[in-house]
This record gives sequence, structure tokens and C-alpha cells, in this order.
Amino acid sequence: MNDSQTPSYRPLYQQIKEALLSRIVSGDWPPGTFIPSESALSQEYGVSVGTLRKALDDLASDHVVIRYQGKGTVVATHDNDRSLFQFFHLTRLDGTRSMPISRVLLRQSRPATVEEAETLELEVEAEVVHIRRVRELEGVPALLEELVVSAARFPALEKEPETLPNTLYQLYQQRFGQSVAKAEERLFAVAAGPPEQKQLGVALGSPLLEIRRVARNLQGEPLELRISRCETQHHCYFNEL
Amino acid sequence: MNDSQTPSYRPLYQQIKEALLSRIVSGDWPPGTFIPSESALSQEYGVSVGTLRKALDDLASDHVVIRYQGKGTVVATHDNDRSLFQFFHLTRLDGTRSMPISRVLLRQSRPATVEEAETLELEVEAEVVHIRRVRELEGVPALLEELVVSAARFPALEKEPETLPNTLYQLYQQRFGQSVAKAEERLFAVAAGPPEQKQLGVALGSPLLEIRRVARNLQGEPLELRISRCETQHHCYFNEL
DNA sequence: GAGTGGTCTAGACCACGTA
DNA sequence: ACGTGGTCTAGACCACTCG
Repeated sequence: MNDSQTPSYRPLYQQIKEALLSRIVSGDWPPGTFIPSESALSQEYGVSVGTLRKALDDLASDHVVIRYQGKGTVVATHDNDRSLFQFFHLTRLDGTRSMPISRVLLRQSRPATVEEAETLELEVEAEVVHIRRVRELEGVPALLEELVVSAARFPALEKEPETLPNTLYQLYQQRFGQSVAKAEERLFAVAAGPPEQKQLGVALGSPLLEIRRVARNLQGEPLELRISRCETQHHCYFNEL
Repeated sequence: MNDSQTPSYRPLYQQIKEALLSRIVSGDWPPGTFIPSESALSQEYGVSVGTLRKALDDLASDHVVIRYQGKGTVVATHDNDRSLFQFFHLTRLDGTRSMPISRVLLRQSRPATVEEAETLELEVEAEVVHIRRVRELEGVPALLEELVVSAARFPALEKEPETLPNTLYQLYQQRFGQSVAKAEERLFAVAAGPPEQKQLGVALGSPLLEIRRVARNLQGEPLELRISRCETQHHCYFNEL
């Protein structure tokens, strides 16, 4: 994936791609705005339309921008349907999706644990915001979620309005200028403990699906560590290969 | 994904892509062979190199062919490293992969259950081959796998040499001309039963990760139903979003 | 050096959305 | 009617592999 070697040759379209990406990251083109047309950009950078096009196509396949024929190219947001479902793999048994409804149980600021600091690449005991919530699918509590972000990167997140939006990533993007661009998930099977017993109404020790996700921004820096525990009687984690 | 609408307009490169795909499916170009060069194919089909190139790039991103600069374009096989790992998402906790070692416990031909017939799109009680095996990771039994395929599509599979290869998909491809091109996986958390207790050495009722996979060929027809139950103390299911 | 895929160009036309 | 992205062309040169 990463070339630590000096590439000794770097295609023009990749340089253009980087230039465009840096303008997006810098806030020059905020999420949701239309960027200049292909021909305008190709003139600005002094390259052919085809080369600029390849750069934009690359960004589109990375979900950084979305192209609409006849309209233009827009910087991706987290309220686009496609973007919403990029990070939510829990579906009904037949593969259809449904929107979860969230209820926040805990919101606090505290020092990071060693594991959290390491994962989020923070100083030891740096301040983090910790949120715990239950998410319902089809009206049934299905998920117990713990999530942790850097308090420095998301200042006063714990003081946000009582009703956090369902899609936290939208909040990260709009309030803090941090777009979740990619994530890694590790899945485990674990036994339900007292918290899950209480919140999800499952038996102590019954099997749950644990999803540990590290969400990253456009530059690849870790933004959020999220641990979800999910009951899989009515839903499952769906993945296409 | 699917256009059930009459498209009323179909880009040339998509038609070319289909034509190339049909030649691969038909066995005209078997897996592992190099197909003609871009310029040769563009002449044959009477289109520009750019158009033919776009068709090939599409097939490459579908993992149907693999392109090597300076060498040529080869029909994908299941012994390429990349193809091997497309369907195997179990990794060590740090995300690194290791090759599993398989031991077959059972191999029999029998009528399909209702669920199997439905999933594999077979007549009720059509004959299927059923294989059960244990797979070891790092020398520790980690997976108990049940898999079922159509006996008509894989004739005499149950009489294959005693030592089935580790990568069954390679066997499907080489012996039966069936390439697994894509798959859907559904993940659940389940409690270990007596078989898992015996084969994996885990406690009765301990949580296991269940992976239900339907593997499909290039045409999208279901080839194999596979149910794996996995212990997640030393390994996990890894997914990048 | 010959052949392959990868990049880059310049320009034409098409399909789509909006006004 | 106009501007956008999508397709298609023809040709040049570059980087890589191999004999």
C-alpha cells in the first residue's frame, strides 16, 4: 500500500489528486459544496481534462467526492445515503437495512486508558470524551455502544445538545470539521455481561457480536474508537466480497 | 446495481466488457492464461484502445483479470495471493494473516435440505455434497466448517483425493471450471455446541463467531453454502471500510 | 530492442440536469 | 439552450518485463 521507497516517478494525476485533496482537507471546499468543473480545474492546473478527470475519478472511488452527471462534483458528506451505509453493516437477516435509533446513556470527559491513547495516538492520560448509548433496530434494543474520541479534537463534545444526532459522523463533520473517511473493524464473539443484560434484555453469558472500530479522517489519523456489542437474533453483520 | 429498466443506451465499453467476460466464462480463455494485448483486442473489436482499456480496467477492478505492466493481462486464478485473501477475513489481532491448515472430518453425498436447496437455487432434495472440516490457525484448531455444494455441478467431489487442498476454490476452478468471483457473508454470534466443544476444545456455550457465506461464480449463480464457526480468542474477523 | 500495460494529450460527441 | 460529467477517439510517450 504505502511506498516508503522514493517513487522516483509520480504520475501527474496522482499529484493533482493530492492537490485537490489538500484543498478539501484545508476547508477550501467544505463538505457539501460543488467544486469547479473539470474544464475549469484542468485549466487552473494546466493539465488536460483527461488527466484531471482521472484524479477526480480516483477521489470519487475513495468516497471523497461524489460525481453527478449533468450537475457537477460535490465534496462528500455524511448525510448522503451512500455515505451513511458505508459504515453501517448491520442489516436484517435478508440483507435489507434499517435506520437505528439512539439513546445516550452516558457522556463524560475523562483521561484516556492506555489502550485508548495508543489507538487514538494520544499522549497517555490525554483527555477523552466517552459516550455510551443504546441503539434500537425495529424498535428493539439491539446494540450497546461505547465510543471514545479525543477531547482536544472534539472540544466540548460532551456539552453538545442533549439529543445527539443518530449519525454522529455528521456531527463530527459539521461541528468539528472532521470527516470520517475510512475505518477498520475487528469482529469478535463475546459473552453478554451485566450491562448488556440490562440494556439489551439478553441473558447473562449469551453470545454477542462485538465490533471494534477505529474511524479515521481523510489524512488517516484516528478519530474515534468505537466498541459495539450486538445481539444477532434478528440482525446480522453483512459483508459482500 | 441491476438495471431492470431497458437501458436505452449502453456504453460501448460495457458491451466490450460483456463480450470479454463471456469469452472467459465460456472457457475460451481459461484461468491463468494471458489474453491478447490491448491493441490486438481493440483491433479485433474495432474500437479504440482507450475504450477497450476501460473494459479491461473494469474487469480488473472486479478481480476477473489481473494486469501486469510490461507483461500482459491474465485471467484471475485462486492461487494468486490477492485472490486468496479476498475471501478470507480471519486475521490475527493485529490484522496480519496466516494460512489455515485443514483436516476433513466428513465428506458425503446426500439430498439437500430445504434451506440449502433454496440458497443454492436447486430442486428440493437435489443431491448435494456435504463436507465438514476443521481448520487450524497457528497450529490451534480455530474453525469448524460445514460446506455444501450441488453434486450435479461438482460431480464426484466426494470421491476426490483424500487430501483436499487447503484452498477449495482452487479445486473448484481447476477440476470443475467454476470460479468463485464474489460472495456474501452474514456474521452472527452463537453459543458453542458439542461438535465445537469437541473439535475446537472450547467450553460448551462459549461464544463463537458464525460466518454464513454464499459463494457465487462469474455469472452470479450460487456455488457453495459455507457455515464456519470460529473461536475469537486469538483471531478476529477483519474488515476495512 | 520489442512488446506490454500506464500515462497524457486534444478534441469530438453524448446523456443528463436545470433553467 | 447551456453547462456538467460520461464516452469515445487517435496518437504520443513513459515505465516495466523479458529475451
